[in-house]
Amino acid sequence: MNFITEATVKAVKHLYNTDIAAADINLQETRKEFEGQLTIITFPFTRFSKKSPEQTGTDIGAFLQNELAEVSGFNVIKGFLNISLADSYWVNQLYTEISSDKFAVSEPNGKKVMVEYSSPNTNKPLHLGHVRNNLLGFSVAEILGAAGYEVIKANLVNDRGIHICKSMLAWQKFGNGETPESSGMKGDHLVGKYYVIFDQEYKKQIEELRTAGQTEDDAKKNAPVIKEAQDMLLKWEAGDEAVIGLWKTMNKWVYTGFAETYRKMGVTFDKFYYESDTYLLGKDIIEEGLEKGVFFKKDDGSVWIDLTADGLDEKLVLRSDGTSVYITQDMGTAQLKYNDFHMDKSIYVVGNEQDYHFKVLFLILQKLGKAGADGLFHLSYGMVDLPSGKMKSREGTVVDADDLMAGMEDAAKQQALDIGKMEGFSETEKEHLYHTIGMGALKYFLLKVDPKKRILFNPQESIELQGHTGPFIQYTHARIKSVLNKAGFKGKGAEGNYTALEPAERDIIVLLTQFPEIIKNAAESYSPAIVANYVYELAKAYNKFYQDTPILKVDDENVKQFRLQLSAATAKVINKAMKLLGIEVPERM
RNA sequence: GGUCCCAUAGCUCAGCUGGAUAGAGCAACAGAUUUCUAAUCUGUCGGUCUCAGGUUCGAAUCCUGAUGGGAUCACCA
Repeated sequence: MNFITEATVKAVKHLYNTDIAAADINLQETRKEFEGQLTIITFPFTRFSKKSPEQTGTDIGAFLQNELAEVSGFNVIKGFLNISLADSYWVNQLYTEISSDKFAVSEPNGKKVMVEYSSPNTNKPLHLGHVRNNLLGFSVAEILGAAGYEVIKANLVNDRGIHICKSMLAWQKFGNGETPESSGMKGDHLVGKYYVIFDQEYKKQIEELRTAGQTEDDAKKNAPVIKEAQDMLLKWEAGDEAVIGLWKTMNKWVYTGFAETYRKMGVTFDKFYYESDTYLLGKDIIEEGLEKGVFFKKDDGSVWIDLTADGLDEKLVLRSDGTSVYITQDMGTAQLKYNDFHMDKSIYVVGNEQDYHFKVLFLILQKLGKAGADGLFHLSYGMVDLPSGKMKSREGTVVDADDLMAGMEDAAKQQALDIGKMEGFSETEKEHLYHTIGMGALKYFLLKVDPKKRILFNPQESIELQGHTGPFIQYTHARIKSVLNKAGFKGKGAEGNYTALEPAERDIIVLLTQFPEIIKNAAESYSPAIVANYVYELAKAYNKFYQDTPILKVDDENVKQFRLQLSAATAKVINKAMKLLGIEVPERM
């Protein structure tokens, strides 16, 4: 809508002899209850027009109508100048801009961005919280790609540490050689089972020690199983063959399980990092920081950074025994990633309980003057909680990712069978459709909400399939496809002479023209929710149009062709927008 | 205690860098199918935008403070 703002600048210059910047013009969509599609707010102009807002609007409106062929009319209400653009303009937009192959396709901007997400621990299966993380990360990566970035999707796997030793130890003690094959369990679930068993055993031993008179803290330290697990970790670090062998075996089980979950979820990665490779990194950066005076050493040999001037605390970056802490490792990994890809931006998709950690990490890297430090961003999202409280893997109070996805498919199946429109589908088509709809519902449910907000998930009230949901949008797409197929509509139709648009038609075109801007906004704010809410508006507008406007049943061939073109363009944008959310749209449902 | 995030209809959420009478979905109620897919559409009901100040022509939006909820402040990861 540049030409409107440009002409308005001209109008202000001509009428009031004042220079204003295009950015000073407040141009917005006209509210539905008024006539017009674009609105300019005239209050700010009254300062130099020295006239009432109404008169100012009228003056500018008249100028614009006179100046621009596209402007077919205007009205002024209070200080709002509502501009109507000619139907011919909107029809032309549909046939040229929107129907072009280049529509909403950004030129590569020459910039690289890494999106790190998922980042699972290999001691337990993925749960609902991970699902939000994965869907967010994948979608943000898609959106950045659509906005012109070269995107690297990275997964930093936390494959070592005390938590993995716990699973390993419990398996050794109580597993009796159980394997995914022998038990028929998915590998990650099998390993997760032993993580829970460890915790039960641990708790039992703590209880025993306490009844024997120890304090809770002592009991926690002295329980035999925790000592054994710590022992195992030391052996792992020393490269003990038996421990490493078990570790590799059990991790492999987990990876096979994860691969299956990722496939179902529809997320992918370009690059895997493993903490077993990176956990020793970062010590050279400690040296560097000491030399630069960013860090300081205390008498006991521990290394710190003082962030009190930045409103934070003093933070330990290296233990007195010279070993790394979490943040040391993360500094090293950041360096490693940058060396690998030299990306301009690096997005960490991690829950908001680590807000403080990333604030500190980024600040340190900036103070060290690290390349790429300015492009770091923590995409922080709220936890997914259950009505019963926080999810805890150890206690088994989690909504398992695999169970959840299977449950969604079941719900989709049940719904489809209730409606009873599955005839003409083969068995494999049916299965695929249930999966598409179930996942569509789940993904949309988690992505339509602003990432910052925490989600309260109630398993009893299953995720909706009607209303503001993924399936609603999928259904709209299927509907359009059905019409297009019946008409034998292929690609771009001949441009008709249709110039008397129905309001519903105009609304759709206006929405379609906004798509490129939506992608841009979503990319800048790393928010799939913007895309999700947009595509819902579009689907709603189309359904309204569909309900009371005949497409195939009109006699006038020009009108029919136009409506088919409009439908095809809508289907395309729905498809594309849903793809940015990682959601498939079916041809029929 | 310090810091950060959140608070909008009974429930789940939109509301972009301040703009018109604060919008959707669900739930409840009433309607629409001889018509291209009714997983749809239309209507009714539902609000002191947590509270109190401030900024200004104008505040759900920006600022300050309070209240409520969550997170975090380990020589854990």
